[in-house]
Amino acid sequence: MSRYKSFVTIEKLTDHIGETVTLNGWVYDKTEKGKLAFIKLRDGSGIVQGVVFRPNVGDEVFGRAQELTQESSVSITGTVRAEQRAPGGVEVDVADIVIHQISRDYPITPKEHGVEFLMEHRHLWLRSTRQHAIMRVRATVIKAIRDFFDGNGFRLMDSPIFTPNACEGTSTLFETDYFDLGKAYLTQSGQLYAEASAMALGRVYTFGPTFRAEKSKTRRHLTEFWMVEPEMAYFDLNDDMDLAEDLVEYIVQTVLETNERELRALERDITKLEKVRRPFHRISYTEAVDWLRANNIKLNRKQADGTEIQIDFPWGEDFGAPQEEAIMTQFEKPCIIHRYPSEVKAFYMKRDPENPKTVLAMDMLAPEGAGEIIGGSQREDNHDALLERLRHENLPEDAFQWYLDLRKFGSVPHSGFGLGVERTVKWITGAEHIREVIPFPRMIYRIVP
RNA sequence: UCCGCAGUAGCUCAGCUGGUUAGAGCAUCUGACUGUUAAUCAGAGGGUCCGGGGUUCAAGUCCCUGCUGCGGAGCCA
Repeated sequence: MSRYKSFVTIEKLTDHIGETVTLNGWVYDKTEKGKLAFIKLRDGSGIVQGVVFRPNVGDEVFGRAQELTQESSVSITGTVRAEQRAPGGVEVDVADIVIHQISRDYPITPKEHGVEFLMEHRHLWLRSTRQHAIMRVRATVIKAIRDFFDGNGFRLMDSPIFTPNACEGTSTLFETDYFDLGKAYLTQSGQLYAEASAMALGRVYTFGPTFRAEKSKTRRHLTEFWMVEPEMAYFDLNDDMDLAEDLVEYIVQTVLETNERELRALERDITKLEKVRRPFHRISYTEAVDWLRANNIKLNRKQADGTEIQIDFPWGEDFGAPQEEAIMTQFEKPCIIHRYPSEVKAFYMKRDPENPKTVLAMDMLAPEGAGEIIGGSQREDNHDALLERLRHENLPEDAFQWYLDLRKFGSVPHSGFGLGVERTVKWITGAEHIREVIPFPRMIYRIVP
């Protein structure tokens, strides 16, 4: 028995059939039928129906049941009974009711609402069954990630959130004043620091929030999201891809084991998740381009006069969402696309010795239209090659001195990747929009609540 | 930043070619009911038609403009 407060939760009610318990929670819904009142109570762990029968409890307790409104806080004492008709298999025959607070005019009714309205009430929306289920899956995903790395010889090495410069040089970052040192930026990736950490501890991962100031208005983007980034000394691209597959398989299978009830509440097609077993698909960028051309998937290209034309997909162009979606229609499992053209990828990625026009990069795309969940690469470990790439991208050499140092003092082949937590949870839960899978989403036009 | 869509009751929406006092379902409140699961039945209350300007005898409806939100592109996890 723990020293801190503990009481019976709805989640565990099947262990208490026949016993009298007190449940502490909130009224999810109530309906009355003459001398009968049905109170659906939620307590954060689940929902159970309490049955109040006037002749059994007397007028006073029944009057309290009648007084209850949606989301009123209440403690209910009663006997747990197995009940076939109940969704969770049990019901509570109520003997006593203690009202803590009566809620008035709760805005979210058990009816349809638009997304805009629900987002305005995100602080309350989290109480609804669907959001509750998503948040529990999210918690599992995060725990699975940490268990996976902690159990495989990795050490957690947090990266700073304030950074002096853009990590990849290209993205738009959030800017802030930093005392007398000028501007600081909110990190878009902990990777460069993870590389330094990997040279110190071998296998590391960073796990934290990440910020992008791009004005992305899609259901795949947030301005603030969580990313886990493993970085491994002495790993090449193939090792990197093997690790990424193992991680994703572990996450999905752990959710299947842990959150069956939640996935059912979300009406997720579990058979699709059961298929997420190694090996995943792997194709090179060049093979993917060949496939696009063979299947006549065109690229919309804007011309100087503003009109759009459709052209055959040119080798060297980066894939957009339409191309990625088309490629994934052939697969039921995630697919890794590797060896992209160097021009479309970040400066720190290592050139493919077998084809210097490409880099040893890889992206993992999830099926069912979920899109990119992982981006990674083998890193450039040669000092001069990295310096040349820095200069080519016009990045400030001074700011990257410490990063270049890693190639001067015991440089080794190393690799890593970043996995987007929200993208992964969106895929696993089948959520329509990424804003549903983080408790308080930050998007370009929303910072409240 | 670009392209498209939307804003009418607490919520989700309808409102045709501009024409009487702006409608429905749900929610709320009152009453009935011992098995409800989005209960049902009877009744009641509830409106700055996003803001501003214009056209017209007449504007929720047409025009201009602003605001807010949504989706997509680009960028990426």
